[in-house]
Amino acid sequence: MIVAVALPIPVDTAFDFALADGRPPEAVVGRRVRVRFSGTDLWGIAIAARPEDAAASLEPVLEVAPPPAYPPDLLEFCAAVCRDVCAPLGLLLNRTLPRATRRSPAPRRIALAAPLSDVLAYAERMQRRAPRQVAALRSLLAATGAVAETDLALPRRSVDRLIETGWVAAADSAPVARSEAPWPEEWPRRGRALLTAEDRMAEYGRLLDAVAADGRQALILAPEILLAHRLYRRLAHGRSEGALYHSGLSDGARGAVWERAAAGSLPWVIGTRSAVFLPFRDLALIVVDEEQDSSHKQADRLPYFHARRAAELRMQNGLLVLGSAAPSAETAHAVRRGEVVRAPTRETTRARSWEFVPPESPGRPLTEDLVSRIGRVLEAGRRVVIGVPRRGYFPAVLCRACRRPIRCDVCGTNLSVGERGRGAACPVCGRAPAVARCGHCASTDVAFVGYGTLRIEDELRAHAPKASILRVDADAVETGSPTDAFLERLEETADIVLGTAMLAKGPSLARVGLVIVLDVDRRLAVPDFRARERTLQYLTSIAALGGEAPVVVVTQSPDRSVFRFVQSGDYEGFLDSELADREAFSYPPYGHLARVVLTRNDRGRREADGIRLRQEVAEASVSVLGPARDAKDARRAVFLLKAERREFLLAACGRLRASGLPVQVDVDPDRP
DNA sequence: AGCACGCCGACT
DNA sequence: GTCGGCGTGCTC
Repeated sequence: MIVAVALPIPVDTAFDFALADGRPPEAVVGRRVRVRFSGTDLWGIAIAARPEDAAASLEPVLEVAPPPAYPPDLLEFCAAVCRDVCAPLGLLLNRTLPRATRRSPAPRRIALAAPLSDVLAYAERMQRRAPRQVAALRSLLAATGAVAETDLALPRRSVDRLIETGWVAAADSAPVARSEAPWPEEWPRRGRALLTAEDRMAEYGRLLDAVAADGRQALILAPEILLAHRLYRRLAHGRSEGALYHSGLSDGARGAVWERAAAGSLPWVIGTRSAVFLPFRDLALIVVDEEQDSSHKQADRLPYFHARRAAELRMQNGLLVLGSAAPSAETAHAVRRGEVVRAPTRETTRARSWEFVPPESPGRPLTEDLVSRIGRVLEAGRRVVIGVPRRGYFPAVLCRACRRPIRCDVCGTNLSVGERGRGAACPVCGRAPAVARCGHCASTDVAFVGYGTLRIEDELRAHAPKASILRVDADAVETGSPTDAFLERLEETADIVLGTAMLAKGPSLARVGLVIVLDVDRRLAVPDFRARERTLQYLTSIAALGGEAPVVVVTQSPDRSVFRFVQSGDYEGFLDSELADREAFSYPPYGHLARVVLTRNDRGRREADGIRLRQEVAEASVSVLGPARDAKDARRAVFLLKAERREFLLAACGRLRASGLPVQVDVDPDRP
C-alpha cells in the first residue's frame, strides 16, 4: 500500500511512503504516521492510501499512531478550508489533531471497521500469532453491529491492538441523553441566521437543548479562550455531557473530547476556533458568538483561517447562528442580500444616553466636569467604567527641539514610559538609557507625552482617594489570559474599572453609573479600512458593560458621522454609509483581499522580487497595491492583493506560493 | 519547517 | 589557509 502523507511543512504536496503490514487502508488514512523525511524522523498525517504500484520503491511508514484520528469527511473539510485560504494542508492537519496519550480505561462499545472479506482474510492469517484478537473479530463477525467490550471477555490489550490497527473502532457509546425540548419554531433548522441581542445566552441554551432533543450535535465558537470559559460556565449549568475545547487544554483532554465527538456521544461543545475541526458525527448547529471579533481569525500562524468562514463551510446540514450586538459589515451585507436571515430578537437595544465631548487638552483627557461627575457617581454608590486606548504611563517620548520620537539605540523602537516614576525605556527590548538623547539632533531635552492606563489610574487616585480601582490591561493580567479569579474581582470589588480594549470583552458589570471612553480618535485614525466599524463595535461593547449607564466619549471631533449613528442607535444607517464606502473601494464584503508579505534581507533583491511578484500575479482582475513598509521589520515588503472575484484572487495567491518567492500569503487578512 | 549545500568576509 | 555567516533549494 502506498500512503500519501501530509507533513507539517509549508508545502502543498503530500509525500508518498510504503506500508506493508497488511492493515486495511481505513486503518491508516486519517492517522498520525511517523516517516523518515529529509534526514529526520517526522510525524505527519496519512491523507490517502492506494494499492502498491509495481515500480514504487519508497521509504517505509515507520509507525502508525493509535487514535485520535481524522474521519474521511473531516479530512475533506480540512482540505476545503485550506483551499479557501490558500494554505498548506499539512500544517493544519498536524497542528489540529491531538497527540495520542494513554487514556484512562472507559467502557467501550466496539464494532468492525473494515469490510467483512478483509476481516476474514486477516483472521485467517493471524489465527496463530494473535488468537485472542481473532477471537474478538469472530465475536464481532457473529454480532449484528456494535458489541460492549465487556461482553467479549477478552483482555483489553487485544481490543486496543485491534483498534490501533484499525480493524475495529469504538462505536457510539451510550446514546445521548435526550431532553424533551422542541425545536424553537422561530428558528429555522438550516441556513444562516444573525442574532443581535446583547444577551444571547438564553437563546443559545434553548438551541442546545433542542439539538440534544434531536440526538444531534452542537458547537459554539467563542473568539477567545476566556470567553469560551465564560460561555461554558453559564451554559453547562444544568446541562450534562457537553465539553469545553480549546488549544490551551492538554493533549489528553483534547484527545478525549475528540474521541467523544467522533463517537457521537457528545451533544455539545463550546470552544475557540480550533473546535471547528472536531470530528462531529451529525452537526445540527454551529454558533459563532461575537462573530465580528477579529480573534476568530487565526493571524499568528498558518493556516490563516477565519472561524466564521470555516463554520460556513462546515455547516452543510443544519443551522449556523452568527451572534453579535454590532455585526461585521460582511455579515450585515449577507443579511441585506438575503443569504442570512435575522433571528428573532427578544430584547430591544437598551436605552442609553451618549455624549461626545472634547478633552481638556490633547494630553489631559479628563475635564473638570468629568472629574466631578465621577465623584458624584461614586458617592451615589455606583461604579465607573473607563476605556483608555493605551497601557503604560507616557506612551511617547519626544525631542522638544525637533519633535521627533526618541528611539532605542539597540532596536530602533520608539521609547515610552511604561511605569510611574520611571524614565524612558524601550517597550520591545527593555533597554533603559541613562540619558534619553534624540537620535536626530542629539538634544537631551525630551518631553513625556500622552497617557496610558497607569497615568489615568494615578490621576483618578488623586481625585478619588477612597475609591478602589481595578486596572485591566496586558500588564495587569500578565499572560494575556485573565483567570476566573481576576474576573470575579472585576465583577465584585472595584469602584472604578479602567482598561484597554481587553476591558470591552469583560462580563457586564452591576451598579455602573457612568461609562467613559478616552481618546476614541486614536481608534478612528488607525490605517485600516475597518477602523470605523471597529470603533463602533468597541463603543457598543464597552457601553454594554455598564448596562443602561450613560456613556461619555472624549473626542476632538464630536461631529463625526459615526458618533451620530451611535447616538441615535441607528446601526442600519451606519451600515448604509459604511457599505457604500467599502463598495467604492472594492473592500470586503464587495471584494476579496490577500496580504502578501515578502521577506528579504537585501534591499536590491527585495525590490527585484517585488517586481517579479507583480509579474506573477499579472491578472487584470487582481490589483496589486504596495509594497508598503512593514513598521516593525524593514526586511519585509507588504503587498495587498484585491479582486472582486475570489477564485481569481486564490489563483494569483497559488501562483505566488508556487513561484518560489519568499512570500507569506494571508487571504482575508484582518488588517490591510 | 529543517537541513545541507555553496559562496563570500574575519580569524589562528 | 579555515570557520561561519546567510541565501537557496529540496525533501517521497
